Formats: sequence, C-alpha cells, structure tokens
Amino acid sequence: MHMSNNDNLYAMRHSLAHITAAAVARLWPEAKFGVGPVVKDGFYYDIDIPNVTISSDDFAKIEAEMNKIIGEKQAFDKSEKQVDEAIKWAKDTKQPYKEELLNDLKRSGTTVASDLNAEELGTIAEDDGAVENVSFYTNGDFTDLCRGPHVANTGEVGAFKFLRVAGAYWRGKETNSQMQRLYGVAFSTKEELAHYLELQEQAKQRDHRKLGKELDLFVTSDLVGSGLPLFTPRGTVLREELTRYSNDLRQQYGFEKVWVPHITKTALYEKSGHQAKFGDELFLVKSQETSDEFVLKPMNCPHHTRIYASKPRSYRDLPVRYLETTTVYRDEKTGELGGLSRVRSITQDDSHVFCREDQIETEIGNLLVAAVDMYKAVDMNLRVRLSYRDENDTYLGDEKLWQSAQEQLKNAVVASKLDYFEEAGEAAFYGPKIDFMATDALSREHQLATVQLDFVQPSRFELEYAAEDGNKQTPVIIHCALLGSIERFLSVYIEHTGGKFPVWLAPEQMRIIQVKDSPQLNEFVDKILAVAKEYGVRATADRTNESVSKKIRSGEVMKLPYIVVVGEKELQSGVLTPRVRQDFAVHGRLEAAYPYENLISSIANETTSRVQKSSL
RNA sequence: GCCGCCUUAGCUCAGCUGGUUAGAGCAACUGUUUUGUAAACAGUAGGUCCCCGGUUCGAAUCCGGGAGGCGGCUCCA
Repeated sequence: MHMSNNDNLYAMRHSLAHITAAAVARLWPEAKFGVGPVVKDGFYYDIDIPNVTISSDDFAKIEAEMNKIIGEKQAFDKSEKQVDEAIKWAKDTKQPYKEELLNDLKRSGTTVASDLNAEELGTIAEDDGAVENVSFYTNGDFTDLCRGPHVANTGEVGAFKFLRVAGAYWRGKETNSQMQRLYGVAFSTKEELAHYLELQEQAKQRDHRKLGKELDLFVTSDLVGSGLPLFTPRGTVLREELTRYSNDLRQQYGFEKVWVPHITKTALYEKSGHQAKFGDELFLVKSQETSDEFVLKPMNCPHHTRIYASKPRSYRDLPVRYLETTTVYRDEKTGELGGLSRVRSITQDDSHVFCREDQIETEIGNLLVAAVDMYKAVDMNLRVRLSYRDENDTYLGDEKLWQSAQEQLKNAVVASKLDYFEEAGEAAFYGPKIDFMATDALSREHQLATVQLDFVQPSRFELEYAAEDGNKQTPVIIHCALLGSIERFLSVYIEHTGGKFPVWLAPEQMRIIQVKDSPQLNEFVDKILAVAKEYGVRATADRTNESVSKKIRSGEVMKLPYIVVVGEKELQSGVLTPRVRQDFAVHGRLEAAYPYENLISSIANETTSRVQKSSL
C-alpha cells in the first residue's frame, strides 16, 4: 500500500494512541477509555481509571509497556461490527464512554457532542443519517473502537514520548466527569522527535515569563493577587512607548484622548446589555458611605457613549473619535490566568468612532493604515479575517445595514492591500468585524488587533445625531484596539523578539561603561549622559568597580542595543565606538567610530523613525 | 472553577527512604584591585524551607486545608 508521508504519520500517531490504550489496559485492567485522537505534533488519549491518578512518574512505566507491544510487532487487524453489536461489546467490556459514542453514532452518524439539537446535528453530520457499521482494530488481545487508519503492525510507529498528563472534561463539558488526558508527541524518526524537543526548548528560552524576570520588566506579588502583574520601570517604558505610538497613529486621523473613571454604577451595564454577558466576570465594588453598588469597568465603550451623548450632535460633527488607553478589569477563572497572556487587569489601547453609515469605509480605511504601520514597527506579519454574519438569526441590527457595512469593510480591506480572507458566521452578534492575525518569529499566529462595527450599543444607549433633513439618526460605533491588550501584546512581543527590543522600545538604549574612576573621565561621561538626555536617548553609565569585561557581560545579558566603553582613549579623541547588539549589527559596524554627539543623535533618530535595523 | 504537578536565600537550584547548627553558584555588602570589549580576588551578611493545622520523641521531608505558580480542560470512534 502506498501512503504519503503525512498519511503515514497520521496513521502512526493514531496507532500510538491505540497502543497507549493497550498498554494502560494491561497496567490497569479497570481503565475506561474515552477518545484518542491525533493532534498537532502527536496524539492523546483520554482515560478514566477508577481511584487511580496517572502522574508523570508513570510515563516510564507506560512507555515501557508500550515498547513491549511495539517490540512484539503485533499486527493491527481491522474488523467491522454492526452498531448494535458494537454497543453490546461496549457494555460487555464495561466501556461506558465508548458506549455513549456508539449511541451517538447510531443516532446521528457523528460523535459530535450529543446535546446539540436535531437541526444543528443535521448540519454537522458527515453523512446524513445513522451509520450501519463501525470499525475496530485489534492487536494481540486488545481491541478498540477506532476509525483508523492504523499502520500494519505495532512495530511501525516511529518515535514517541509522553510530555504531560492533564485533566480534561469528557467531551470538553464542565458538567461531565473529568478524565486524564495523556499527551504524547510522535514523529517518524528519532531525529525528528529530537528536533521537535529542541524547538520546544528554544521556545522555553524565550518564554515571556522567564524574560520578564531576567530583563526586569514585570513582577507579581502574592499580596497583590493572581493575574495582576506589576510593571517595573523598564517594563513601563515598553508599555508607554507602545501606547504612545499606537495613540500617535490614530491621533493623525483626528482621534481625541478622553478619560473615564474605572468604576461605575452597575446601571451602565444593565443599559448596555453587558451585565448579562459579563455577569460573573465583573468585580463588585461596594461603597461604605452610601448604599451604592459599583463595578470595576470590564470595557470602555459604555463610558465613551456617555461622553458622546453629553450634547446634541449634528451630522456635521461626525465622525466623533475617542481614544483612551486604559485598564479594564475582568475576573477570569483563576485556572485560566497565566503570565501576561491572561490577566485580570487588562490595559487596552481602545478607541471608538461614532459615525454615519456612509463614513464607515473611510474610517475603517484609516484604522487599517494605522494597524499596518503599528505591526510594521514591531516587525510582525499581518493578515486579516473579515468576519461576517451568516444566515443565523441571532444577529442584531438591520439586515440592510449589515450588508452595506460588510461591503464597506471589504472595500477598505481590499484598498489597504492587506492579505485577507472572509468567514461567514464569525461576526459578533452586534456587528461584523475585522480580526488581525499577527505572526510571530516562531510562526505562531496571534489575534491581537480588532476593528469591530457595532449596531447595538448606539440604539441601546439611544445615541443620535441630527441629519441634514433635521431627522434624528442613529450613529454606528467602530471599536478599535491596535495592540489589543497591552499585557497580552507584550506576552507575544517579548517572545517574538526574545527580549531583543528595537531601539525605539528598548528600556535602556545605550549604556556607557566607564573604564576607570578619574575626575576627567567622570566629567566626560557626565557630558555624554547630558547630551543623551537632551536628545531623549535612554542612557545610563556603569561606573561600578568591576572589570570592563564583566560590565560588558552584564550589559549583553540585558540585551542592550548599544554598549559603549569609555576610557582614556575616548576622552582624548572624543570619538566613541559602540558595541552593537548582534541581531542588528551591520557588517563593519563594530569598527565604526563616531564623535559622541553624532552617535547619540543617530540613536535618537532610530527612536523617532522606529527603524528596525540600524543604519548608522 | 475542575484535574495533575510544583513552591527551599533577591535569582537559579542541591538537600537519598523523617534524624545534629538547611547547602552551592550568581546577585548584594565590605576590603584589595583602577581595570579596554561576555564573569578579577578575598571576606561578610542573607532562610518563618509559601501559610495554617495535624501525625511523630523528632517534619523542609508524611497527612489535611489555604495561597501562589505551571500544564491542561477546542482539536471529536
């Protein structure tokens, strides 16, 4: 039989899942099996063993048992059973999870979660209707319900390794019992497996939590709480520089900064409709002076609508554009918090445009340009998803308005020359949107920026403007965040750069290493620092009583863009030779020498032009 | 929230099955050294072994509870 490499790898991983079950069944005969699918880079198997919890200490034992089975090169025999027969098999062998799957198969021809209504099932089922027969694979004395494909025998499964075991709800539902999910990675050859593990190790090296500590960017405190990171001076420079650029990009297009308080009466969210949606994610704030009940804001749009509604608006005033980088608070489930990617204090570079229907395209166009500029500056590739509505009737707002808006969105995207794709059914219930996917240095895609149209809040808040004919009209809101959440953006960006920030973002752009302690040198270094300050370059001097080598090392470890050793030679000549960080050192750069003021003005230039690669 | 693992000095980590005053490297501090492109030398200080409770003659180590961290809880016989 001829199989492509991919098909074969798939069959191998599938077979490994099967062998995992076989090995577990040998070790714990009472084990109940759920599903054992192939996933990215490997496979897993959901297993429930009464009164036994598998830990990573058991991996060796399970792997050994699997290797026995693999060594025996048992043939995989495929057989078919009629569904009812299969259900009887599941009952006889006491496999309740398999029984549930089989019952679903019998009923609807699919194993997709059984609590969907009939209509939904109809659209999901692969072939309309119940299946007649199901397939089984047997190796040695172990038989498992499995669609396959499998390899010919247990000896042909390549290299694998268990990485972790984790709890997983049966069929992903919180109300179901929790099973143990054994995750394995698997590849055709040992070399490929080793390569994969090596890549994992590299990713670990650039983990933003590790770098956050090493580069002194942010900290957490048990006393403050989970999911509430604190930013150090260095981390704050990153936040503020990113925010400043994100704001600048929009202020070019007439956005004005506003400010709102961080707590509000719950009435605001009752009106906006967020109360129901955010419900248990709201942090409650109780007044001790009055009987007022407040909440910490989980988003900013309702507040911004209050500013819009503070006075009558004419069609001539539109678009009204508000911009605010501010923190919102959401009480995420504690188990979902982690690093900067999932936090409870979320800072958004948020903006809202209140505009007429016919202004949507232009406004979106401007925001697209801003997004492109933003992601160019942080050196990440962007593509966008146009998320439209589908035929479902869960969407709010006039259908004609949706049509026109979706067209305008698309026109703006096409004009922006962004790489895009369209997807129906991905829209928010309140309007269509553009989701930006940014690709990082490890080829992972992240959804960061969004532009969303909103037809619902304007009417809920009874926003209006006077049209040319004097009639009251309802504006449309365009929500936009370029960075999304600054915390999440940083979690991605720190890993994207591995902590090697471009000059415009580097918390410390230049460090002077003073060779020795003398009044003349002190004076010279002071002068350099003063000039740097004048140019707005973030510079420091290392005057500690340490060897030059050691001071260079500590600068390198902090991944500083420019390190400049200043001693007698420099004092005499007034000329500096910077040591340039490897990743953007240009050939010949290290030897180049500059009068100190030139060096500093060049660095200042890189800051304002936000160029990635040095061009001194 | 649920399941599993983890928490020892500022950081990274040793500490075997419960048994003397809990260790190392780096960082800090003091002194010597005044240094030329990735770690000078010597010394000093630093610990409620995450917290609370229990078992025990004895707990960093075992048990229970709590806090914090990490991996998962979508990928579908």
